[in-house]
Amino acid sequence: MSTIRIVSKLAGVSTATVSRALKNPQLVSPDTRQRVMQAVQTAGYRPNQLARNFSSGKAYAMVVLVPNVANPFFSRVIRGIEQEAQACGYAVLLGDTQGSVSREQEYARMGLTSQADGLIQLDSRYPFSDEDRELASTVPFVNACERIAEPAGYPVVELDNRGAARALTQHLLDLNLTRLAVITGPANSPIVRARLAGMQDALLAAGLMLNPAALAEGNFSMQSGHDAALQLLQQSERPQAIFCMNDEMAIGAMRCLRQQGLRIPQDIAIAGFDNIEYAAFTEPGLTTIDQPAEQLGRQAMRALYQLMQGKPLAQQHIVLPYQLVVRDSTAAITDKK
Amino acid sequence: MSTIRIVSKLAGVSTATVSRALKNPQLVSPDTRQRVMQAVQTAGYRPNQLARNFSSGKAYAMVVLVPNVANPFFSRVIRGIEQEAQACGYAVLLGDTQGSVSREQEYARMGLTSQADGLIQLDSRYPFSDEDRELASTVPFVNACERIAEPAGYPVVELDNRGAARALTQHLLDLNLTRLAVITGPANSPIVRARLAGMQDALLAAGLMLNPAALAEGNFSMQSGHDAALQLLQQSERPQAIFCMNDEMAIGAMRCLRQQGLRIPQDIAIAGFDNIEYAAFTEPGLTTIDQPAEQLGRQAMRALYQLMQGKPLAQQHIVLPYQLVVRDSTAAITDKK
DNA sequence: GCAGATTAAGGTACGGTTAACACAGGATAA
DNA sequence: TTATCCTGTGTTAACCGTACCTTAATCTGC
Repeated sequence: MSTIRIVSKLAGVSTATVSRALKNPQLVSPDTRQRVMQAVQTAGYRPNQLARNFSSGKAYAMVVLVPNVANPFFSRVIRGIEQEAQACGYAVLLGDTQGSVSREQEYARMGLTSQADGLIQLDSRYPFSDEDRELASTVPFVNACERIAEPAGYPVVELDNRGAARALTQHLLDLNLTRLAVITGPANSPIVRARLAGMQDALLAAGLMLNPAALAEGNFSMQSGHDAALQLLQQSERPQAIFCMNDEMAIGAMRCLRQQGLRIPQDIAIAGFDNIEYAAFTEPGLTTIDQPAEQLGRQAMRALYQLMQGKPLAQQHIVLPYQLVVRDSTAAITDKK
Repeated sequence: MSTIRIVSKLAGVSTATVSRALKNPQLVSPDTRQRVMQAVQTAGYRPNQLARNFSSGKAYAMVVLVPNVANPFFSRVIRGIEQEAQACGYAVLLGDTQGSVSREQEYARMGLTSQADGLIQLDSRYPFSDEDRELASTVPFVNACERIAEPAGYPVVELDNRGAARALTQHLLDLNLTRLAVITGPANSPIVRARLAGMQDALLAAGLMLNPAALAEGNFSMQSGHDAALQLLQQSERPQAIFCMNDEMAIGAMRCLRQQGLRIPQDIAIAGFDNIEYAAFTEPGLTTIDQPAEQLGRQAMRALYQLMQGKPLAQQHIVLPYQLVVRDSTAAITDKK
């Protein structure tokens, strides 16, 4: 590996001049620049990024903490982060926590050891450990998708979860579906609470209440959606529609309903949340809330970039708009049972 | 940020002793160790990883080149890589190339600038540029899932694609489905060629030939599967079964068939490849080839680790076993049209 | 009691790049 | 002519941890 010294010898200049010729060409004379470039060519020189990082004290890398890369929603967010990061000259260190606190801490530590300049968290862990607090006060940090608590106290980029759930619920009510059930994610998750609140908003406005028995808890996996649907069907009165808090649980629920011989949407309507790619390819197509996943990622990265530059954020809380996507899985129920 | 020097002052020892106390505790006396640890505590000292990396000339990071993180198969492979990497003490730099050569090169360059110690490539690009050649000869490199050419000339971890396609085709033939169609990926992809060869193996053994008109090219996306299926249905004789070279195209094809009023598998059978999570939740469940995606990732990372340690590889070509997963999307056709 | 071995700890060069500072020589203005 | 400024380039220190080389002290065995 050739170094800047070798190049400087070759070009008959000092190392500083080589450095300048490469990073601030306007500072050296055209003649010297030419010679340096020539020497760089001959030596096959590439500045050692490790040395640059060390010298500047920056890693030009940031960590993305995600519970599961294989989750199609998260992986889209990551794509957005990655694109923006590349544009900012930052590398993305993947931190798949697999829901484990110790793994999460191991990755978070990268922020404290200068291995990463910042951190985007996609899942929400609660409460903070002492080390987390140290981290949060030292290392630029942005939460995307899942605000951890309210008020957050740190930058958050998220969807208007409450509004989205309200709109989706309203859509169901507009179809005259009033006996609603819901498959939630983990009860302690803030987005679950926000979406539940949105749902209540719409129900209350219509003079309705959510039957506590019509609430089943899942964990955002397809299997859990399947199981939760089964549980809901055991109610004395079958719900007219099930609102699932993500598309995967909706897909699981659809599978369950089919296996029970129920037609969608004639017997029971289904709605999801996220608008993952598959939602357009289920049979019938899945009504859902479109989350601009890539956008979420981009915005989070842009905010983090600001912080890493030492600049203050214009707004601590960025809320992105949702969009209701109506497909065939929701419609007024045709034959009353 | 406190440094090793600050700690050494605090403990009244030299920096070397602090370093030893932390990395080789058995080399310092219990007494000194105690004092050093105390000082580390008080100072809140953490060794600067950037300095370590620089000093050792290693980044303790590797790049994963992937055409699209949001692809559920790749993201599972990445999960496997990530797990193994963490176990090896390596960080994973995400390189989503989005199919762009320039992005791929930008990430590959990380290997040449010591920002990464190695590289795993999940997609297959061809041919190599000069820079790639320099890279390949300098930076440890493993290809996973998609061998680029035959013989490879570099380490490859992959599934027995040919055998898997043969087994899946045999399964269809065993169901008395002889009029087969296939939806492939891009024709120049080596895995597509391998799978096609496996299909031919089974057909030839049964004294059959693949009708060239029964071959449609997709790009591994659901939409392309949908479109390809439409194209295949326009043949004079409707195929009895469609073998799709990944599950997503199969899902797209299923959607298409449904929209055409065809029943699966009664009118037409469908098979996929990969066994992504969704394959178990389609209606009907999708018959497919299970690729041990996480395993692929782990093995690739393990091989790369060997290379990064400067050790030779026991085998250049690691072939993982497939498994045929039969679900309801394939069955003997009941009513002949 | 002494040579030689062992253990504990200190001192410091090294790695590659760049920022800060220094300096020389030429141009400009008074 | 001289003071001032500018341009282009060189010199050097700093970034931080580690590994190597010493040194000092203690121990072992004869």
